[in-house]
Amino acid sequence: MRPIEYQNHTRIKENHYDRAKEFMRDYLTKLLLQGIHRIDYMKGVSLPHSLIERPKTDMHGDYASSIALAVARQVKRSPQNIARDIVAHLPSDPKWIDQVDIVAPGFINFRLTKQWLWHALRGILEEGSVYGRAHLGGGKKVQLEFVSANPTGPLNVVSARAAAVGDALAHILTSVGYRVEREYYVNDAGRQMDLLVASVDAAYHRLQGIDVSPPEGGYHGDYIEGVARRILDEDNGKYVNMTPPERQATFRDLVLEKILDNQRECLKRFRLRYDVWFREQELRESDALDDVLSRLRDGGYVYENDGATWFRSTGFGDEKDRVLVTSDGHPTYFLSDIAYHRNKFERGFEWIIDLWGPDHHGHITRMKAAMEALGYDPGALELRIVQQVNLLQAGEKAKMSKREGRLVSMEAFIEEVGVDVARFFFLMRKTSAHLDFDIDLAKRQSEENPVYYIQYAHARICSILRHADESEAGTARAEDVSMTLLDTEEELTLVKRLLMYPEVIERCAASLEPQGLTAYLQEVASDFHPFYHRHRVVTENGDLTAARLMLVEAVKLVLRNGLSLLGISAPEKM
RNA sequence: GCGCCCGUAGCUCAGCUGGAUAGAGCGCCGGACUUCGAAUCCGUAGGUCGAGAGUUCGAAUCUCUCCGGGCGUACCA
Repeated sequence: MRPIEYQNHTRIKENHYDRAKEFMRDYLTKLLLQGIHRIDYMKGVSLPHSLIERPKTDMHGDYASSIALAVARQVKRSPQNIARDIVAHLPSDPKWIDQVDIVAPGFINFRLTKQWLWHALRGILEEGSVYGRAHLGGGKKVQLEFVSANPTGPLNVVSARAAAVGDALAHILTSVGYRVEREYYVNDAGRQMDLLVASVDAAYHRLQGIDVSPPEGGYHGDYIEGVARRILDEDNGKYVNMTPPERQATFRDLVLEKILDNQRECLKRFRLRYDVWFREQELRESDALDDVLSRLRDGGYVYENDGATWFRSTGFGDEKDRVLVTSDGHPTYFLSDIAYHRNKFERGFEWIIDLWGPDHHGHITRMKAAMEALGYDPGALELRIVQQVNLLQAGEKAKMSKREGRLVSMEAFIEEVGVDVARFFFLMRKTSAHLDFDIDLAKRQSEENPVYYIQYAHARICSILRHADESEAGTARAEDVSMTLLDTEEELTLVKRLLMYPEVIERCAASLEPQGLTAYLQEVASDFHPFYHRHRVVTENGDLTAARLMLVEAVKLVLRNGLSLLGISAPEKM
């Protein structure tokens, strides 16, 4: 699989298809408006934002308008009559518009000519790996922060879901013209870190037969001992003789690096890369926390009570005020997080997207409040929750809760089901909804699950292309191929499906939900397979072969582009 | 208690800013390989969209109430 190059997204060449696509949407709207303006009783009527929609079934044409229904009340006429009047005044265009129908209760349905489909198919092939990109983002600088698990242990399955979603979103946003930077925030400061280090310290001693009791509320998992053992293996126990404060300070770095290494390795295995690993410690060492505190204080959003320092977030719709500095003088995670997000704004991002775990649900309001108090546009901060994952195994739910201590590590998980399957299953569901992941199902039905269905379509096409290559069929130059030979129902259906791709991407980008793309790719595959069964691509008929090869090439293109946005491989053989 | 998410086919879920006969996948049942890959295809069955009311020409979609599930609700991170 050849990855798509995302770098030059701002310079998408203008071509056939771009023009045609915009033309068709705008053009139909323009036609409608022309028709409308020629009708006396439509003068001064307020129209809806969008006049053209895409019908759910192609029984209702390629495009449709419900304008007559929308204005019926205003002009006090029946929708049917209005639709009739509009259509009667519509300029005709036999080249691209095949048919305009009026259907009860007043829809106007447009059916495009095959000429249009063939023309557009050529456009897809011309665009190649760039097909589906758009300019929506306008080069806007956006930061996407995701996973950002505490460095207190291995990544778990919720992290894996966030990883899949974040990576897909980064690809999607890039492809529609944003400049995306991926960031991982490392909470390497604060009390949890202290606890972690103390826990490893205890284990480190235990391994040498020295009884040191672990700290209260400390960490227990096997990985604690694993880290301790690795430190011990590397240093032959030389840290035992240090004073506890010395040792803790030394351990702090060692432990952190070991765990981060583990996390990075795991993410890498999931085919993930980050542009920036941001350390909380960096903020702590600078005066960022004090600075943010004094700025909030200057704004009058801070007060003291019971010895603690509070942020008046209730002024921004929060249900209660929040502590910034505890009564024993520790800055809270919240304060540090405010400083972090301020830092993001200061780095010049115009759009800041965080994917948070379900346990951070309650933090959204207060964080937005803090940014508003600091004078930033809370609308530029997008805080999304990646909902929890319920793992089902043997029909039982295994809750992914740290508190219950039942964690399935991300590493073990992707080892179990594979990267492609894991990613696809995570992206099949809306990010904001809880997800049931049946491991047995994913494995047992692995041969019939949707990932393979899509990948198989791709591999099958590659196989056809190989076959065509060997038999030296369809070697005509693209511009000499007559697309008009693609005239069966299956072929036209496929072309129409391929033409929806840019809209799908745009919708995913707008909603920050990759889910629509997984569904779409399944549809492409399920349009392709029947086509394959009913029609031979490589035949004695050279012209037809050439045309079908082009169609099949376009299907392959869309599958590959789409899968690569999801971070899923498009194998040439399976 | 309050806040957020969710109740759609046996199961897991789509259904975009309200629209035309509510859709997929899986599972079940019955068929299709001398032809570019059967990890595929073809066909059948399956629904009072949790309940009720409201807004509208028109509601799975918007509003309210109720029922039922999940999560959150710290001077923790």
